Order: sequence, then C-alpha cells, then structure tokens
Amino acid sequence: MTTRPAAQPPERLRLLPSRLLTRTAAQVQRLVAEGLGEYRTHHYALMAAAAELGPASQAALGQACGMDRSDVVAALDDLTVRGLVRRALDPADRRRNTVVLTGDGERALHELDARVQEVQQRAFVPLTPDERGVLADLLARVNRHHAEAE
Amino acid sequence: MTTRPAAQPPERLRLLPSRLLTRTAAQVQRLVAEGLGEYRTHHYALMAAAAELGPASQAALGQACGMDRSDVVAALDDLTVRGLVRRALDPADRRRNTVVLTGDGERALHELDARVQEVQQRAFVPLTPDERGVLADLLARVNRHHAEAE
DNA sequence: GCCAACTGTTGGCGTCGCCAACGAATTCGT
DNA sequence: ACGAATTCGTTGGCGACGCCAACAGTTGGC
Repeated sequence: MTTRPAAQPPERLRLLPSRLLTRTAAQVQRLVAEGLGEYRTHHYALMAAAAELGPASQAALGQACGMDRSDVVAALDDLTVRGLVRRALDPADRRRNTVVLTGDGERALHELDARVQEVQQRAFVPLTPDERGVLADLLARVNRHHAEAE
Repeated sequence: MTTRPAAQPPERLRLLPSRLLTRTAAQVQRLVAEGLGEYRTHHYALMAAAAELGPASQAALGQACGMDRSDVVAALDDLTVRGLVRRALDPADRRRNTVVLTGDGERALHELDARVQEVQQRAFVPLTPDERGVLADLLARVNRHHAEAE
C-alpha cells in the first residue's frame, strides 16, 4: 500500500486569499458557461450592452463591456451570423459600425437573462441572501479600487 | 463632437455577482502575476507543495495543487531547467518520479513567499482586516461547496 | 499470469485577456 | 486649410490557464 498522498493543498495555498478568489471565480465561471450553453460571456455582455445602449459603435460596446476591440469584432461576427445583431455603417462617421440588436437578438437576450439569473442562485447557494450582499459589496469595493487605478 | 459613449457597463452586468467575482479575480490575478515576475502561479504552487509534502510523485503534487498531470509536467520541466527542483525515478515504484526541491528551489520559494504576501496586502487594500476575513470566509464556503460536488 | 489501474509524457483544444499593425476616416492644431 | 494625431474596425498573434485523449511502461489485485 502506498502512503495516501493527502490531496489537501499546501498550507500556503489553502489560506491564500488571492488563490481562494481566483479558484472560486473559476468554479462559478464554469457554471455560468454551462448556463449560457451555446453562448459565451462575451456574447451575453455585448447583447446586454447593445440592448441598454441602443444603437452604438463597436468601440462604445467594447468600452462598456471592458473588452478589447478585437474580441468585440470576433463576438459580433458570431452574433451577426446567428442573426442576433446587425452591423451598419454609420453615415455620420464612416469609421464606425452602428450595431443594433435584432428581434431574434432581443429574444435570445431575454432567454439568456433567465439562464444567467438561475445560475446566480446555484452559484452562491451556500450563502444567505445577506451574505451574498456582503460578498458583492466587498468584491465591488476591491474591484472598484483596482479599476480606478486604470 | 460625438456623443460621450458612457463607458459604464450595462446594468445587467454591473450588478451581476458572478461577473463581479470573475473580474475582481482577474484584477487580483494580474497583480499576483506581476508579483511573481518570472514565475507563474503553477510554479509557485508546485514549489509550495514540494516544500510541504517533501519528496513526492508528480501525481501527488498535481493532486495537491488541483492541477492537471500534463500541466504538472510542463511546470516541472521549467523548474528543473532552472535547477529549482530535481526529478528522480522512484526505485520502489518505477512509474513514479520523486520530486524534490533543491537548495536554490527553497531559496526561490522563500523569495516568492515574500512577494506573494506583499501582493495580498496590495490586492485587498480597500478592505479592513476584519473584512478580509469575512471575504475569505464567504469565498471559502462557496469554493468548498462547488469543490465537494466533485 | 492477466487484467485493471496508475504514472508520466506528448499533443491538442477552448476560453479569456491582451497587444501590434494596418488602412480608412475623422478630428485637432496651428 | 492642411498636415499631424487620433479613432475605428479588422486581422493575426501571444500567453496563461484548465482540461482531455492517447500511449507506453509499470504495478497491483485476484
């Protein structure tokens, strides 16, 4: 018999806040990905931004979602192929594409909204509603601090 | 003048707990990566595991760190080249490699310990010590819940 | 002795975030 | 008004991270 290798993570890692944060994020992210099914987080983010901003340039959408221009292009390509989004040259500024959600796009977005909300429930099930609020608040403050530093 | 595009994220995303979690994790992860400099999280994790477990097989190290066997191989290759770790065939079980930290490895690990601790300070600076404890606790519970579900 | 399981290794895949370069178009500075 | 700087979309690429499949060598159970 070989010595049971003690699957426990090393002490330094087990208690490391940054590791706890990134690993938990990965777990939750996995749930989200499953929930989104055929879509990725980029797709959902862009559709949400398009819905709330109305007709907007790709740059505006990317900035709103905090994603790189090149990634916006790729994700919008996907959404265009699926007919969820339309790109049109902005006549007022011919560098820009005006992006709008189609009817199918709005329907898909609502569907995803439901799936995403359902995932949030499952993701934080060990926490009470109060605790979820506390967690969100703490994360928001850390997030904001690092975001402000550009 | 073009309409200021309002860089604010869409409402649905701004308040989405899973997004808050993953984005904050990414910010902190970036700090960690900077702190580790020439090393990656895999390297630090494996060295920590090797230090705490003593001579161990790659499988044991990988299991302890929660990483895939193939990723263990790659990371140990790096560490071996840098002379921080030694691989030796286990005479008792010739399938296994016994992995041990070298003197240089121990020194490097201590150096990294310091850098990592310093990063933890900076990462969560907007939180009081109490709040950091609360955050760690909440994350640990969520993490444990999803980990137990295998 | 045989079959199942484990070990290390190679090679590959997908997501995510990021960066560089480019041409076309627009805005700014003077 | 005109050249310089900037913006926009696009393409192509990179690194980190997590994961999976296959394979040969080895070991264990039965």
